[in-house]
Amino acid sequence: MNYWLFKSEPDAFSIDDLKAMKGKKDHWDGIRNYQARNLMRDDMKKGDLGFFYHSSCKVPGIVGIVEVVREAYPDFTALDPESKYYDPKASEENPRWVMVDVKFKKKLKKVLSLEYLRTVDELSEMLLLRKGSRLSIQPVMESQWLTILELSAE
DNA sequence: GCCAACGTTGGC
DNA sequence: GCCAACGTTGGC
Repeated sequence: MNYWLFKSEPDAFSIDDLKAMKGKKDHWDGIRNYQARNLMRDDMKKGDLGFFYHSSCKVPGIVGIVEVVREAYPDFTALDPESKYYDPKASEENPRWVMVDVKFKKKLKKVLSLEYLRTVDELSEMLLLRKGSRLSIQPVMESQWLTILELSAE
């Protein structure tokens, strides 16, 4: 069982958009970074849980929890010339990019903002909080996961 | 909108 | 395989 953090720009896709799908699975497409791809392809398992993080917005932070319901498979948006995620180097034989399916688990009662998370001692090692950290799929340590769950319950 | 920090591309 | 140039991310 692994824990993750999924970044999304709420203007493009927010926790409310996922919630509105009422538990229906959604594919997490558009990941175009090798490190993030490899994490999804190699380490992300069905049943894993992840934080839903809002980036590039007024109050960046953790806003909810999702569950991985399908392991990595080819990201078909890479093959679609109409898609903004189209990659001419991807093909049926060599899809290059993968995606997973997730479903909505819960929305936190309050946003755990990036600003706030930075003040929590137990999270000082968290990848998200490192300078220059841009990875859109991040592994989260179990201790960090539990700490954040506790903070979200307060 | 700025810009630091990364990641990727492509010429050599 | 190096590295300059370019593109992107994402906080502020």
